[in-house]
Amino acid sequence: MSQTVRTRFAPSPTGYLHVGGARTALFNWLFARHFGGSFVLRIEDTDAARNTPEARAAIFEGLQWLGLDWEGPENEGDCGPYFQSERTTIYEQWFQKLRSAGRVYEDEGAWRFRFERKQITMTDLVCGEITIDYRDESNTPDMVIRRSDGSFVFHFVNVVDDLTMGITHVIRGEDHLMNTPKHLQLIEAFDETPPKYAHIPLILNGDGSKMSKRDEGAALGDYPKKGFVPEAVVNFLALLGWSPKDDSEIFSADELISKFSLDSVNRAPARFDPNKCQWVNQQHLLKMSPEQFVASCPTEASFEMIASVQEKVSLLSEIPEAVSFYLDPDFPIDPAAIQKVSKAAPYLVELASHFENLADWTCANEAISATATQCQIKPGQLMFPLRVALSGKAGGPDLHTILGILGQTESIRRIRRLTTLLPS
RNA sequence: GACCCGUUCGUCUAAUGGUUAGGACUCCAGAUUUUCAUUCUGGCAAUAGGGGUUCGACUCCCCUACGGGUUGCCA
Repeated sequence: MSQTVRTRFAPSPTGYLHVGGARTALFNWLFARHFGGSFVLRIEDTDAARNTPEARAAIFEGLQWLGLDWEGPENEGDCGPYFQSERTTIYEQWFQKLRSAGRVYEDEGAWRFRFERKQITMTDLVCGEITIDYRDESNTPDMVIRRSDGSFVFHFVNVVDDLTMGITHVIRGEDHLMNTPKHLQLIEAFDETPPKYAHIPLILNGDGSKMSKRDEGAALGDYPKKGFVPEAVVNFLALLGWSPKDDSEIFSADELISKFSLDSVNRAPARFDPNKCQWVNQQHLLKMSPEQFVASCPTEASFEMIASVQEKVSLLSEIPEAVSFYLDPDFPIDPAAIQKVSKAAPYLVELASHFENLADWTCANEAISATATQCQIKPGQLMFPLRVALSGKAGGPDLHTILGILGQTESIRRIRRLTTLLPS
């Protein structure tokens, strides 16, 4: 691409960042980065009622969390202001262009843009060639671009901004597909060159319905709360409507940047699958170094404790529960687990005394083997009751890791504690 | 209603006219791991329906059905 690529994400502040919007931002970002271009963030805050600091913050925080760096608010480039509310003099100038060209007329105090009555053919980078008929005025009435209160409507400001900000590629949701001929007409009236357009499919709920604010997975701000890591969400979102065309599925952001292409974006809407999103998150947790993993989850537990559950959780939010048995001397013991080890009391008693006589705690392994031999059972039959004694659960971290973290005295205490709960 | 886009396992998707229609998530069954998890192997499961074109169609064309979008002095 000879021209420097400039993409943009142009959300309006609504109080939260929708995953669909987040994915639109991601595709724009990936595309720009792929070609070494810029990704512009423009805030469409013409609706004063919803334009609160909190609403704007939701957008910034969401994109920051995902790691999508932008040119725009808080990171100014040469094409500001990046808030539409601060660009009215620009709109005024561009409105005059249409006025002197005779393309607008007044209608009950508002100004309408006069469409050319012809067929409009556009070439969409995702959808291909599409022709819309503007010859019939009753189907496509001239659109209002300036309200009777003097403010400008979306279609007008959106186009003027894209033009004045030097946007080369407009990647947006498919809900804008039918707006594009309107925008093309405007650009033609300005005698400007249009950007390239790419309309990406929408994200739907699991049942195929439209995703609204309260639906599961809809608000990006919920993802960190639920224990997702940003690189996993980026990965999962990229897979919704785009495919690398091979069997790979887990990527870093850098890998996505190098693989991403609009050619391989789908046309059909994608449904949100919480299961797979969580699996992708687990894969990313597994890929982290123990240091990264521990750092991403602030809890009171020690490094060893947290690191020991890295392979056991698929969400960061599961960690506190997963390590709780280490910290609570009177941790609850799962009744179902007790049931399964109800006959193990004699073995545990034997194991406790072996442990007690152990001079070197790092040799706990041998003590387990020795006890098993003495009791004429397989080591595996001893491991499970020991696990229940130490953690109160049927599953959990590696047994030897647990023994090491708890230490000799506490391990023995916990074994004795369980035996008192079992029939002897 | 009109116009536009779409439709491959339940879900995300691969297969640019020739494959036993592949992979992944979920679920189930095994294996490995002295325990747990990871991992591995296997299984269930799809071209919306009907017409064409073609030696041959998931792929191209038409019709129907279904889904989504647009049709604002919202963005």
